[in-house]
Amino acid sequence: MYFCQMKYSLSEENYLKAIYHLEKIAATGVATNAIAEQMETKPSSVTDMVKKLSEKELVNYVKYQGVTLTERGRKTALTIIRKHRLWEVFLVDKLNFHWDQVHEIAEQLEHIHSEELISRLDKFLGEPDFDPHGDPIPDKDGNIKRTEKKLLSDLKKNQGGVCVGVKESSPEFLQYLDKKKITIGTKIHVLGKEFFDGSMVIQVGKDQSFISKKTAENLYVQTN
Amino acid sequence: MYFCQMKYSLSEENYLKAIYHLEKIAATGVATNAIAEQMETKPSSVTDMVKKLSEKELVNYVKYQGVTLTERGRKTALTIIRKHRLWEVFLVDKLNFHWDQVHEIAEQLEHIHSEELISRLDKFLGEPDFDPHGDPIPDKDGNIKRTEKKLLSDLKKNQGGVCVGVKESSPEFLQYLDKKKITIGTKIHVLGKEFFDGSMVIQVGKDQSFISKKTAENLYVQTN
DNA sequence: ATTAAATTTTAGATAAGTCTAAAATATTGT
DNA sequence: ACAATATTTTAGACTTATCTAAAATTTAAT
Repeated sequence: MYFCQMKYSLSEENYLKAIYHLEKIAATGVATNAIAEQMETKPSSVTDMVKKLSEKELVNYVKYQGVTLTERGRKTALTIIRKHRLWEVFLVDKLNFHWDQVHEIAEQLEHIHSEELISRLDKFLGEPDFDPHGDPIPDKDGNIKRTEKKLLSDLKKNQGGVCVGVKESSPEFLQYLDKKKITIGTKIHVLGKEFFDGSMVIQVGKDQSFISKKTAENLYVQTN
Repeated sequence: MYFCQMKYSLSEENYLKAIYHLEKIAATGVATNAIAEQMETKPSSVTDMVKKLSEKELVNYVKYQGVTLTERGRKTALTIIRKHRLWEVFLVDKLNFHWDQVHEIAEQLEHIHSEELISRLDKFLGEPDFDPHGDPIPDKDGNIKRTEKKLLSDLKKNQGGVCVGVKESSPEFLQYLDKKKITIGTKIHVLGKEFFDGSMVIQVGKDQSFISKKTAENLYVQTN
């Protein structure tokens, strides 16, 4: 059986990506409204597109019961995510963009159709395993290198680890982390944790820093 | 007056590019049919689009009299061509693509919208003046570095020059040139020129080579 | 100069993707 | 259980870009 190297439309690709991300959160099938919110579109548009994706066997869809990706849909979503993250590495490592500037451009670049291009880009970048935000880059078959990582908010006093990623990656949050001198690879040690609001005092390099619960809940660390 | 950093659709950009290239050939306004052929579409579609471009003041259009680019249309076309050619340099210089493989991918990449991206890419590539086919890369203001170049077919016996570009850049032609060991920068000397069919015997490095009139008419050389 | 041929435009249709408003179904609260 | 609410789907309209077929205009030929 040939590997169907079908090309999908911009819109179809964006839906697949959105459904992929939502599926990781939702226990059950992904809700129409959830997709609509993620895609900044209307539920009725989602229903239409979901039907189309269903006909192409990219999603399983039963009326009123949300959608899940088929194996093919998941593979397709992963190749798009792979492209997105590889381009982000390119933008940061080669063009010296800052990690808070690359998302929008990568959103465009991820839709360039050429397997050869991505294969060569991957080699050019040194076959990286993670993007600039610490998110894993799937290999060409869609396999993701899983790492043991936890949220900084789950660490207890006196535990420490290395920052390996961010859960939220909005420019605002990333710029805030810059001010706090935190980036991927930064060593963090929990000096104190406040019970009533979950805020923390942490050691970052030689400096101490105060961070809120919200911040700690959006930072991934790998414990030693 | 602000420089209107308007974004145009994929289709609009492709039409502008096509019209730009046709305008260089056509003495008068570019014909609807000519655009249709270039774009592999129907004349009626061209009329529709041309009206739209005219409303956006990107082309001058008078019914039945063809189109010309406005200053704004020309500038826009040149930024797209700039992007196309810079990406071609990237593909060849950095990703080691061959010069006959890059056109199709660059056709996609040229539509990525980000001034910052192109500015950084330009720097990353060393601000090249020519793409892998020897075509000049416009600067960010649309200025093209013009070089004195002529067609190889215009050289006389015993004249020589350096190959600086190709007029046609189809994969077939480029692969043929590879077989003949001709690429950008290759020194060529005309050893003989046949009167009745325009064919030539040329010196390429240490070897002699026979080339047809058609080939000679698609190779640009810079004479010393 | 007038007819024939080629080119160009118009009119109406189609497809993809979106929207609004209304109908259908599911979920929740009491 | 069943009414109230929330979610989802349908139906029909709109936009962009395309097409076919027919009408209008220009160009070429005798």
